[in-house]
Amino acid sequence: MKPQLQSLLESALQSLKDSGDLPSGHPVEVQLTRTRDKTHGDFASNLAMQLAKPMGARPREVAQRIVDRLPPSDILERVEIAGPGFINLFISRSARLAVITRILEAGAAYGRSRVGAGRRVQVEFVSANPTGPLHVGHGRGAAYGAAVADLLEAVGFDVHREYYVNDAGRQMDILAASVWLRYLECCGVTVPFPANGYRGDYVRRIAKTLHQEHGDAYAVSSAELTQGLPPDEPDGGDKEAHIDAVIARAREKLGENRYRYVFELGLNEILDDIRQDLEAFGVTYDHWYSERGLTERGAVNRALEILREKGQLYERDGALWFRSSDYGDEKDRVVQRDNGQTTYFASDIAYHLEKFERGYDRVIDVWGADHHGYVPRVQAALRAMEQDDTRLDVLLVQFAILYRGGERVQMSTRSGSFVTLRELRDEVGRDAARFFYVMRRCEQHLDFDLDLAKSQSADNPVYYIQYAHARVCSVLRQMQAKGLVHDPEHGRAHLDRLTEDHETALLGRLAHYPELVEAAALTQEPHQVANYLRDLANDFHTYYNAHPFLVDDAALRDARLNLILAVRQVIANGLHLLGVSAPEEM
RNA sequence: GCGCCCGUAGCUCAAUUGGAUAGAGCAUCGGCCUUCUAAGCCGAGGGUUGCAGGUUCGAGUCCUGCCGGGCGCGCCA
Repeated sequence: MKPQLQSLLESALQSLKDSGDLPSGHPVEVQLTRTRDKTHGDFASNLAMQLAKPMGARPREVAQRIVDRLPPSDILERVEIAGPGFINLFISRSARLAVITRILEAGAAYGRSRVGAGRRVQVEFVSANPTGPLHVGHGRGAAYGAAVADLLEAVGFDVHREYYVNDAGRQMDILAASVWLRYLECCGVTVPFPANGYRGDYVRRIAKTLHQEHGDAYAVSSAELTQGLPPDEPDGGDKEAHIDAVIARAREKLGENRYRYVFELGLNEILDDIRQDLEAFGVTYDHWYSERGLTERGAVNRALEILREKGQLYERDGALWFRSSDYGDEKDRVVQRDNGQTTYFASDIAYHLEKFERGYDRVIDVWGADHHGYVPRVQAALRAMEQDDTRLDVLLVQFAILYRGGERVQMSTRSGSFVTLRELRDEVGRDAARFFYVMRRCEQHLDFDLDLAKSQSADNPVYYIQYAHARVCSVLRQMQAKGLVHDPEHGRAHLDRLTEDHETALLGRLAHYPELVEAAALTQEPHQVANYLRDLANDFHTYYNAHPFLVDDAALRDARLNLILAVRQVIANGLHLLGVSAPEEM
């Protein structure tokens, strides 16, 4: 509906240009918005205010001239000029009613569009280190990233979902060492566990698996393990130096092959767990992108080589630095440490270069907000490699704070007592978790009320919306029980019987949906969908309470059934975009 | 100290991305089941949009400066 109105205004504009009233070479974008206040019509345009200056006339006069040039159309009931010069457009009843049939015919495709057609976009999200299970912080990135990807797909983009797996680097070595130490415990060897090791139960489970499969074959004595190690932090030493020495000892005692085996076991077990966890959360990927693979095929060196050729690298204190401060970063950054190892940042430069070389029109990274300081250096690297860094969008997701019984739930990675995403799903269910995570703008801190998410009451927005969907299904069941049959064609022929205010309100809401999906997709704001669904559900519940649907008058009954079926369809479509189910009964 | 994000009703948040009289939910108070699910609906009260300037036809939204909160500022990832 909106595009049709837009083209009406555009042709009025063209007519003004043709007659010389409007200076040409003055590009004007026709802005058309849905009104809040229905006395202002269904849509309003500020066009006249924008054109008042170039046309050298008062806004209301300009508005009148535009209105005079509007081509006749049967979707317009009337047009008014109001306030400082708004052009208010009132939609005709027939055009208003047409949305019902449009929805029923399009079904699951209603709301989808083509604005992004022909453009490829990559969305990288979650990308948590495979050193432990996902926790509730990752959950928000997962729900948000998935919703953004689905929204972009819904408006026609060719979307590629990717998880960047940090399967190289020191953290993974710490995991391997942690697994080995827990394994030694399984073998009856007493080991002091490093302050910096991974303490979660999942490490013990992996160790147990190793022990079951290989018995004591990977064991060493306590003395062999600890002899000559620098002291750990509790003993007055440096925990970093200590854990590094433990890793070196593991490599030495196990030999490279067996060390690799332990390393791989830890990685694969955890990655499988993450994959299953996300899948059960309704989040899937096109590709799991390995950091190690990046290094192995020389992509990191190649990226550094490009920077070197462009004179953007220099040596200092035995390390290799990138001149990121020349590109707006606060300071230069190390890409290769004095021990010869490339840094995480170096991998990320290579990864982003590859993303760009793969030819995406847009690259979206979803990161935790605590990584925001990282954005300028990635942009700097891209610019230094002569890539167009405006193609990159980094979306920063703020923390989610859990509340239970009005109290903040404490989380601590150190103690291993953090709340996992899986525990959250078990507690509140997938639907509530997915919905609550995207209810707020991503840059807004999220207060996640566990009690509310669990409650089966009207206070809980996800139940409120799902209930509206189930209620329509319930009406249909009731209809069958009464021996009635719905005739959609008959309903379609009598849509003009829908004259109640509640019905008009619903029609407007339903017609808005495609515009809303487009806006939510282009601004990466799935919370708009969540808010919309709540409003739509509210319109429906209000209507339900005010008017019976299964009336004796078959024409009215069928028309109303058409309307509520359309409501059901849009609720299902919207919930689907957010990864939430639309149950038929509750 | 520097940088990024946030500040809107008692609480949690919206506000069509610069539009007309700032809206929802919770909480509080008052109503509605002989009727398709009361997991619902209707009504009432509640605001100097942190403060002070500026930009313009028009500012919660953009700019500047303060105040308050969060995060970041490693040869960690």
